[in-house]
Amino acid sequence: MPAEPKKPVTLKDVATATGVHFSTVSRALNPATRNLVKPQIAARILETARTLGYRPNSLASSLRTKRSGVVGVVVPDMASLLFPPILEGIEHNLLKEGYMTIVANSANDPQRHRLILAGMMERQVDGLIIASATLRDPILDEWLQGPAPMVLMNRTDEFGRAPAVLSDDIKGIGLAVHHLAGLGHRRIGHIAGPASLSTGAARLNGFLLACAELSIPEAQRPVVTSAAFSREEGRRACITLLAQNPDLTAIVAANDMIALGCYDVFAQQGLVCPRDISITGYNDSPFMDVVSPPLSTVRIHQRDMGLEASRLLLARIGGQDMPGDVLLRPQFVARQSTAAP
Amino acid sequence: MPAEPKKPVTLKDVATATGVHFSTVSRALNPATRNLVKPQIAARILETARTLGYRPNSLASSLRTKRSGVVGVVVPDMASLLFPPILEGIEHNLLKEGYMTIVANSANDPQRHRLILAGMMERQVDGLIIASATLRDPILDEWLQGPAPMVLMNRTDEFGRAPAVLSDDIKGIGLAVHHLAGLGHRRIGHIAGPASLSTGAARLNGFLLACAELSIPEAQRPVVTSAAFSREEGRRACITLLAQNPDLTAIVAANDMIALGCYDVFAQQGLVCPRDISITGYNDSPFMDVVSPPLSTVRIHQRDMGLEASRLLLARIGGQDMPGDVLLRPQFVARQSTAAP
DNA sequence: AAAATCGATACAAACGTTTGTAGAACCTCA
DNA sequence: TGAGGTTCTACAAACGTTTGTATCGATTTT
Repeated sequence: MPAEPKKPVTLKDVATATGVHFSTVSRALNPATRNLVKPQIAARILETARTLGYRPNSLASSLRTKRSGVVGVVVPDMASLLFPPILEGIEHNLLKEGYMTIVANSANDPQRHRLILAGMMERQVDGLIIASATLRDPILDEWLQGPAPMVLMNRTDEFGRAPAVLSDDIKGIGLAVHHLAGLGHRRIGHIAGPASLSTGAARLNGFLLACAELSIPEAQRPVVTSAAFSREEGRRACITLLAQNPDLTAIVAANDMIALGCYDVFAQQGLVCPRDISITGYNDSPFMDVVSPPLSTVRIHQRDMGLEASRLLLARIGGQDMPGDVLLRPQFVARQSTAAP
Repeated sequence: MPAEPKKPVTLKDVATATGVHFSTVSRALNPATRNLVKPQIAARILETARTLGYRPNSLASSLRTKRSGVVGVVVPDMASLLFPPILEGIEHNLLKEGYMTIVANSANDPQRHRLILAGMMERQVDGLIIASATLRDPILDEWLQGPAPMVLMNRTDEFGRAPAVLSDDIKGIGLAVHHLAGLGHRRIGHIAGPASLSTGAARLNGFLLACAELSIPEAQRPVVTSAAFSREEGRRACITLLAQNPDLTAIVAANDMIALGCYDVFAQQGLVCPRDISITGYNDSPFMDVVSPPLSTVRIHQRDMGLEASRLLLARIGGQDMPGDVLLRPQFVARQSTAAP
């Protein structure tokens, strides 16, 4: 019966209990150095360590080895539908390799962002995954030269100063626009995300590009920018867009939340989707298949994004410097929010 | 221009740069001990620390002080709709107090759960919030006597061995049953969650209790147990329930995911909700107002649960031992998935 | 038989802090 | 002037590891 003692058991405790020096215990307990100690003794050490309930103290070992076995992940909004599957993927990959994950929520607040990064660096994280970058992010500068490798996720910065794992937003929005055009739409509005975020900017570019390809005249592809990737701001932007362009037959929203905001406006203005107006989202967030009407959207494999980001980070921690970014292929999912005009 | 040096700056570095002993630097940098050093010198120290870009090493300080400033949070499913807002609340409260949060996903896998707890304890977390407890959880035993205070969240264990923050499930399900009864339903089925989880068990009890209060005969309140709180398992359970009780007019699902699984079955069997059958969920997960039909459900304030759990934990870390659990008051939200039979 | 080699273990330093204590300088006051 | 205080700073130990080096038998080599 291993009654847990008040004072934690240390290497020295199991050393004296076994009658050897504690450095020997250290080697015996570490599989990589176990061969340096006589098998007989090693066995005795393992045994007493077990009965004493020895637990290594990572702080001490990290202090010595300079590797904490912890990585930091910063997301802009932990409670959004987008990030949980991503986080799950990250945590899955990292735990497998023996790392644990500190998660923090920047809430798009620069001061908080700073605080978080400082806290993570003080805690000597071995690496960072940042999903909260803005296009021109002064906060990144402060740590790019730091000892912890960094990878960006979902959003990148203007100069690609760190490797990033991204959805191919330009292509993705293109899929949506072409889908709508294929249904016969020629008056398509875009509700863009904030221009300060790479996702907002890239999707806007993708929209304009696709419209150009399809020779949709400028007057028939109005754009309104939403102040945030949120349902509320999507609502506001949609009201503006519809007021200025009553003849629109379709809307390409920069993400699913904005699309849901549009749903609210449709309901309020008595517009039936897709009969009166079509709309597409972006991300294929969980449960977009069960909203009413089920949302046609651009799927990005969120868990894969997390897996990929953590894989990239682990590689960088291991010293392999990956050049360039990872672009995840998006995929259009047609549901019932789009129909012929 | 604070060019980041290759070797991190330590107390000693700023000490020699200022011409004082490094212990003096330590005191000067710590607001609590700054009064021990002459203001003039303290100012000089702060200044050189700033220009050198000094960053404290938490590992070293934690090793000495035995407080890591990190707490661990274990959830059963990070990607579910339920936990992200809870996590956000926890992280919010903890960061405010200077703690950072290690999050891990047990995926309901005992072995993984063990690994996670061991990893967190090795990293000397100051406390633990466990949302992944089962009713009889041997894993908890291993750490209950440990140095890190623990609070349970969402689920509790059979004996209440640690303080818990819970939704009042019995009352909550009661609200749903009474709502349905008020609409005239007298044949109400329950799809229960796993009996090994306190949420599954408590909600089943609440259901039976409420039916007893309303004198609904046993034959008219059938129960089927879902193997998990998931849409897929909810689907399976619903098929069974409907097959065995074709005359049911309402279903009380143990949570929203199970209810969504029922939606799938309804669609498949041509049942129109709420015309042919009513259904209630539990949790009021995000976006349950936008599914079709909008789901009537029992709301629990998820962020509050996180806030409360972290508050409780901080109190315990601070040495105040809270007796008893926190029961959050649930609230019924009537939407369009329920109507008179 | 002395020297060289080797395997196993003990010793000690280091990682970067915090904090108790010793000591030095200065002041106060009789 | 010198005893007794105050302030401030330096010294040193400790936290629990990892890891380079020294030591010490035992074995092998010449």
